[in-house]
Amino acid sequence: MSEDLNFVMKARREKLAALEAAGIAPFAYGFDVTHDAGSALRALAEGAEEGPVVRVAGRLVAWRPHGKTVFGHLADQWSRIQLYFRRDDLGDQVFTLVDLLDLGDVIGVSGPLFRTRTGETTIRVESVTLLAKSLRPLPFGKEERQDDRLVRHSGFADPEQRYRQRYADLAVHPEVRRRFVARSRMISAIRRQLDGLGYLEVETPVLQPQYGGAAARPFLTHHNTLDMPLYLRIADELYLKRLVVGGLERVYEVGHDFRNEGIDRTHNPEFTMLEFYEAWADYGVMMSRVEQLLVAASDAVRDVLAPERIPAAERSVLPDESHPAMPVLRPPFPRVEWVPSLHAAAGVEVMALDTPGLRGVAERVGVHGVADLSRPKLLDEVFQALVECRIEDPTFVIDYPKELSPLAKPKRGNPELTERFELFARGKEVANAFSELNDPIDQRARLEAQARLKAAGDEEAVGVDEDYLRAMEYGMPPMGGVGIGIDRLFMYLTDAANIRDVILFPTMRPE
RNA sequence: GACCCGGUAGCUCAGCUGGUAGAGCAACGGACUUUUAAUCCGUAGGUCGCGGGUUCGAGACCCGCCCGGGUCACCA
Repeated sequence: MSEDLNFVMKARREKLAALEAAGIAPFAYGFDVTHDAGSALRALAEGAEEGPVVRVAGRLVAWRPHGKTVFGHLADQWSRIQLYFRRDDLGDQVFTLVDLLDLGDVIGVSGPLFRTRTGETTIRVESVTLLAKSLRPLPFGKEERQDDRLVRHSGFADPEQRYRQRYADLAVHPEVRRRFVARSRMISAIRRQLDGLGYLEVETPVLQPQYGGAAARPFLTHHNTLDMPLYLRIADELYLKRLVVGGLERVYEVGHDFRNEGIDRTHNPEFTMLEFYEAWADYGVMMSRVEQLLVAASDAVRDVLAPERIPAAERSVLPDESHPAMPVLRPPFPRVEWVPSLHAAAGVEVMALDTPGLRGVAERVGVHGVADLSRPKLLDEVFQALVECRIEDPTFVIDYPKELSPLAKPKRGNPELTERFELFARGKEVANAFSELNDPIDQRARLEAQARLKAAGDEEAVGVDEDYLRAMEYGMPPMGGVGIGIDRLFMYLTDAANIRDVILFPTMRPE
């Protein structure tokens, strides 16, 4: 073991041994705190030179010994405060502990606040408790303050290591901690919003004997005792709708879906999906639900990340470049109809074209491999190329062609279309919703068509879920349903470029 | 899956047309009782992603592989 340790780690092991020899426990059970770093900073009154005694715990993130004194900085979740250790105040015995401290150690301190010559609020440490010895050096960079701006030098920059060792990324980067707090607050706000509308949060199976509700390749696993295959869900949809059949009229679920497909900057094999279903509502009602929800989500994110809302003590530890550009949402969002917007963008009646003509249009707008694509797929690709990817501000695209939307009810007054909308922003899909199909005869026909595709080798097609059809045959209330990809929504609200930046532990190959 | 870029000390990086591996920070020893990228003196620290090949000699050149980042494709 010890030959695996580099020299830095060896030095820390030696300090650990020295601490134990001195009777100092290197790993504590707890510490009574009176303040966090931010409230301690505020406890020294403006202009005052001396303040109350505070007890603060955190991690040593800076360490500047000067002979018989040491200056350091102690960081907690939100902020940091300077520590001043003075041999004459602490005594030789306590100072031996101070001499054995390292960058990264978790400690608790107690002492009065004072203001240094340069004006920085500081704890004059009177007692130190080691809470956890850091035996492995954290990749701290150095920080410099330039005209009130925080500039990092030689920081922890390798994206691979930051994703693999998120704990280290979080430990040395307060702005990363803050980003994930914002994500959590966003999800809480969404729950509050739905709870306030009388929705019930439910949990449906992740392990499913039959997957459905979307088109994707699933993960397959096996249950030993039942000796049967089980799939990780690709969507929550079919179970949530069963609950509406059962009389739970407003239900939602926030959870992980799993899709066995590629990994790139907008795809992770497991991702967080919100789905909610509301009996008696159609897609028009669901549009206003989505607007309300997005405003609540955006406000929650802004509360954590908008620089003007961050207390000064917390803002001072964030590099300027870590403040994301956040969109301002102003509902009602514009609505554009699928067919007219496509025709306007294409300058031709695309829907009237035969399939070869459609291929020509698709080729012209840069769609690849048009020869292999079905008509619905071609339509979708052309729409994506001409309309979707140009939508900047949140916009509902409504009334999709029937051939594109096998799960949506036909549009009242125009059976060629469906009552479906998708919300787009920055060229990306944020929400997808329907007036849900509740006709079991129609549903069976569509599922059987899917099953034929699956039998023909389409790995994304789903089979006939007889249990789901049985539920629908009992009578399924009309309902609106919405799916929102939480990771993508948070990416949009925080201007993130890579889904890995919004997932704490993204899927990686093993080291 | 295709293409481009990258992998060198704990961290951030340099290393020229091939000639025995470098810096800053971190670490260790010393000086320093209000510093803040502390400063000053000294020391130590490396399987140059892995495996082959070319060569008198490879971190560098060639082939294969692994890992990551980016772009594109796929993901109705």
